[in-house]
Amino acid sequence: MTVAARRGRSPEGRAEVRRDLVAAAVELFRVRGYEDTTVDDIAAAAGVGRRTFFRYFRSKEDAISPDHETALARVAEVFETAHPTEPSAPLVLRAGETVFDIYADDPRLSVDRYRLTHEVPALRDRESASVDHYRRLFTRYLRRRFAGDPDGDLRAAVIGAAVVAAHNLALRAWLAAGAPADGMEACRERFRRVAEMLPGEPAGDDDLHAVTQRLEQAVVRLERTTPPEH
Amino acid sequence: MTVAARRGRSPEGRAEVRRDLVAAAVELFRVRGYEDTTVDDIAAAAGVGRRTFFRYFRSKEDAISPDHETALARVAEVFETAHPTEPSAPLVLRAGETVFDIYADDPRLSVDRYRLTHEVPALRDRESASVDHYRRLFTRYLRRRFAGDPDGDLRAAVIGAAVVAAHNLALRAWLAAGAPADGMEACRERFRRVAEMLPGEPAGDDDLHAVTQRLEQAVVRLERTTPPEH
DNA sequence: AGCGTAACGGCACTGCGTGCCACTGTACAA
DNA sequence: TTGTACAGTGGCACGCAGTGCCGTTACGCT
Repeated sequence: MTVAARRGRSPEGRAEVRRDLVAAAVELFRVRGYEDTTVDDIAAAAGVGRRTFFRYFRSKEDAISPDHETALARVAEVFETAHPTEPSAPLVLRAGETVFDIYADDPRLSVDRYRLTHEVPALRDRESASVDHYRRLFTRYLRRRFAGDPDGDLRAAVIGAAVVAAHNLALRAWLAAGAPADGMEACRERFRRVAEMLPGEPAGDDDLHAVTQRLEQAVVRLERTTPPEH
Repeated sequence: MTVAARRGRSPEGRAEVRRDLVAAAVELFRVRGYEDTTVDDIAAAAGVGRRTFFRYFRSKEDAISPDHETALARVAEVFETAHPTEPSAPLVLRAGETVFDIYADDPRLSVDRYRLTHEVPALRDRESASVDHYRRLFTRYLRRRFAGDPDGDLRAAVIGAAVVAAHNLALRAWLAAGAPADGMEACRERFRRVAEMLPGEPAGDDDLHAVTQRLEQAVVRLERTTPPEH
């Protein structure tokens, strides 16, 4: 305990204890199962007291996704520092890329977490809640941006939900494949295709031009579409 | 206790006990707060033992949204009994309407639940998980329907998420207003507008016609759009 | 060297959720 | 009518998550 007491004093020490706790939790969950692992087990494996565990994580589930708040803040920063005239589509795409970066930072841990969250119902539901936090963040920003537009709230809700869903689809496919380093670009490209499915700018009084432009884009996309191979 | 023991015997008795428990839970949560209400309190208020509570509900949170599974099954039935040639857009709209029906069945209870789930973080996260179950259901069905299409999975994910998000937007606006009887139609209409934002059928080899049709629709929509009032 | 501070471990407590069991009212058979 | 199988109930005890409290201990600062 003397060692542990010393470890937590400096900021580096705290980070080390935190890493040990996450590693112990993930390993124990993987080997012994989530339900059959107690907080005592995790704390003991990391060499700290049970009470200390709860000083690092709010709950047992928290040990699995401890960076959620940080990731959320990073995405929020992307929105806040964006140039006001930047179109919405590339911006939400850029925000999504930020999340990819976080997951790609530690692929092994990401894969372990992915498997756990898709096997344990309790963690699965928690994951849903986390994803919904992202959805709300996207939607909140878009709602501000579309304020005053006809159906602005609806467009914000739809685009926010759609982007997050596409993001998860791409991310989970990559994780299910074991998060290969050479698969990340395909993941990102898959995500970007959502942009083609988003509803465009609302039709105002004077932008019939925009509508015809959308048609042109659609025709161009049509021409370069290769026929499906079946 | 003799009374309670008798109540639970017949199917009607079980339904009655169930209703009493839900009513007691909602009322206690509303008056005393969710965290400050124990399962003992709920059981005592309903006149049954604490152990019996857990025979009716899996958890304390379950007492708030006990019909989730039923509602999910009802929506699944809409998808399964749908005619194979029915277009996707009206079908997912119809599935959404089904959920409206369920909420409109007991507006008072729906409003109480809405307020609770938006004030208590634990219930809020649980609500996210529930909503995600709907999203998965929608997406699963659409994925089967789009199987083989280019970007079929992506379209399914996007449309499923978008429809559920729009549904929640409309539903929550109605609930936040106190679920007025004369506001339900506006709620439904608001939900239906999501159909205009959904990506159309994928551009194949021979459906340039569909694209031009979408343009025509867009122009028509443009013409009947009243200018925003700001 | 002395002192304030902050993180630690341990303890006790509340409350959720579950396994177990004895009890009781009900339905059905002898 | 009496006996019996059964299903739902309440109570008890237990494990575990999460929290408040407190004495202890190591580190930084003066």
